[in-house]
Amino acid sequence: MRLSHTLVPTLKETPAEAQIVSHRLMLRAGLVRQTAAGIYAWLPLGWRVLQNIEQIVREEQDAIGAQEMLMPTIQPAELWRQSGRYDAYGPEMLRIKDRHDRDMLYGPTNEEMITDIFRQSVKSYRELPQMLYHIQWKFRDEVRPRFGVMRGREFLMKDAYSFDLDYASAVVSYRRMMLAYMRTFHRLGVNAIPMEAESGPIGGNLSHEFIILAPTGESRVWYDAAFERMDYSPRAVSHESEADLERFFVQMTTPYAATDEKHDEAAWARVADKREGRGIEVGHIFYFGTKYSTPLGLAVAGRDGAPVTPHMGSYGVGVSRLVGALIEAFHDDAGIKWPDAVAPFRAAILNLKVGDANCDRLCEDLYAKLRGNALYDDREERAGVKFADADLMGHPWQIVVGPRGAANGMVELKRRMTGERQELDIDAALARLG
RNA sequence: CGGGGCGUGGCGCAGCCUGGUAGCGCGCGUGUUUUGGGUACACGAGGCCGCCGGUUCGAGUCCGGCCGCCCCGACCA
Repeated sequence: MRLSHTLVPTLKETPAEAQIVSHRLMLRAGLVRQTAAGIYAWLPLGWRVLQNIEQIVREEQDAIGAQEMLMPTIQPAELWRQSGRYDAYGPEMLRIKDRHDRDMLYGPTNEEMITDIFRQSVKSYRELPQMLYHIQWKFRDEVRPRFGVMRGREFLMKDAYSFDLDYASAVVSYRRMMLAYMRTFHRLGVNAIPMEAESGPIGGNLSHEFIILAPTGESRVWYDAAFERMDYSPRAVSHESEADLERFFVQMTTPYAATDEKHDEAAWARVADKREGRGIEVGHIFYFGTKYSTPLGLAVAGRDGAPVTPHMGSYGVGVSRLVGALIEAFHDDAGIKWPDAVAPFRAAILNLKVGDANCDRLCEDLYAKLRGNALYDDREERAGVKFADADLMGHPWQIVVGPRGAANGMVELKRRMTGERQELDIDAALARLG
């Protein structure tokens, strides 16, 4: 895209409402605009990041055999009355009425709905296990939205649901999903650590939350450095091997890891290689047995023909929250430092002198060769403005094209994450970008 | 939901106490200037002063009500 005709309203000053760094930078870099408390519009740059994250999440779900689908945002209250959660959920649930005065709601999650859909068509044990997911907007009417998209009321979430014949099988599904999560966060460029968690309002007793490390994270975390050395690539762990999954699960849950609430000084004292930091919860997985299948009447015929109530689990990733969380993890005083995997553009081309024949020619050449992967700053702005905006937007690479170098076909390549720069000719620069 | 704060051009703010022609910086437009880290100067455009009502000759300013947003706490992907 050419920046001169792209809606990327960068701000020199921080809007008063933004407090934490990711929120400030998302506003300043022109990623989002707030529409109401906890509700945001995603502008072109932010939307690209969100989609990149979503795609990585999707690919790792697909990789373990989960099936993608899409459930609606609006749900009938009736379903929630069957599970008993219509009354239990409280004012966090946004309740609305349609024109026929029927009670509806904007879904905060989809256990009831998926269970209902599943029970309508799955009738035999032969069809289990199954894992389904969707990536959909949710709404939770938080009393106090804050931290920008990290604690919004409307948010994009990947939620998956597993259906198994019995507990043993459900545990395998659970572990498989944990594996997908570790791979997902690894691809996003962050360290994520699974920590045993309270099961919360969704219920159940096998539950982990995934904390990514960020210096400005909301809670303190203590963990064993063993987590930094683990390999859960497909080569090391097969999602189809129960033995692999068990070994993986033990590996992930044995070393010490805890947030404030569960930190245990005695156990911590026995950890040899200690790591402390701060973290942000970006995912949560639960096994909850027949909590929904029983009240909603989900049952399949077992081998002997008698009905069996499937065991379920649900697995969430806060996709929109991750945008904020990643910025918390990757930024400096000048702005965002996107990890390569999620950056809105791989590179920014900074034309320091629009109108200069050499600069224009070189930039156009680069822009064409990088296809859709570059944001071309073709604005008639001063160099300083372009540098500042590029740093703020956080493109992994900046290709600086100025009249001095351009005359000799040279450009300066800057790596945002490390700050390192080098003078290269066009081909070398492109090669470096990969 | 308890406690606190704030709503004034796009952004950041002053003006309100003590009513009397709506200001500043940034940004935006034009021109000159500058030309590798947010250049300088000049001119210019842009405002239901959150909304409704009241007091007053006169309300951004005083009074009442409402709405919105932010922060701390309790709660959460």
